[in-house]
Amino acid sequence: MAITDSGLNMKIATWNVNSIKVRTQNVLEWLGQAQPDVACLQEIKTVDEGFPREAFEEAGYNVAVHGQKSYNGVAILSKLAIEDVSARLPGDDDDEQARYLEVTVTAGERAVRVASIYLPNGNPVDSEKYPYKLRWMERLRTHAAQLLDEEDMFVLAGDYNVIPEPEDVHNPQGWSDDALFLPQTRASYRSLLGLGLTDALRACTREPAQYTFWDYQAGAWQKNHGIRIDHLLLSPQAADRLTGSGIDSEVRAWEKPSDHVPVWAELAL
DNA sequence: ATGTCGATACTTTATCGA
Repeated sequence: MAITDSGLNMKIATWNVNSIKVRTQNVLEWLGQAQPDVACLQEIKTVDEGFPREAFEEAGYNVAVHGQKSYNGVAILSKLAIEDVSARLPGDDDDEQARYLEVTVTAGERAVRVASIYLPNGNPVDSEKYPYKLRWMERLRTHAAQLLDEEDMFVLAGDYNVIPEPEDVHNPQGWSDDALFLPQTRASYRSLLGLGLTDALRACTREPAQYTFWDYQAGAWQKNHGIRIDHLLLSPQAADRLTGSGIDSEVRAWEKPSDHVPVWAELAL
């Protein structure tokens, strides 16, 4: 099928904000500079009623929120209309953690399904948290396979808590026993990509050390001791339209920063 | 160097999660 060009660009970003209440001003400042059409947020750390919806509506964004008290919580901001909101990652009706939100955004005739993902951290590895992470990844893979069957454009964006390759961490040996870099974690992530998804950043650059997270501790930012764990995975229909991807790392040097920075991908629709 | 943040319950500080 020939790819036609509607002349519309769509910039989709993801950012783990580590508390939306603390980070509202930083997010507004970044939205003004980066001008994403869609922004997927993670770790908002509040219930829906605590989300500063009005501040983002005044900035021109529609808002979808799936919050939770104290921990987790995801949201999607969109300059475009939001439809068909779902906060459910299938596969475990007993999962109470707010880690997944999926919407459709529409630009003229074009519709893109976008998910904001906060994949479980999984540490410590010898606790129940690690098998939960692996089960969650398996649920995500099953769901992604279902979405792929529909052959539409979609983008799964978020904090995956997965370091894909050794070049995505400053000291691979130091992370060898961590839930973010264990062989089983990386294998599960590869099997997700293997369904036919494209890592937007890696489609645009093979440069090592493209980090998206620097720990608050031990001067990690100043020493550039980072890891790449925030990703945008594109369906084939979206990957065909990818024109660029990048990391807004300067945001990490702002006052009161999140420990993550925004990552974005641009599609020519 | 267990070195930093943020949320919460209940404190004038501790616990958990990351």
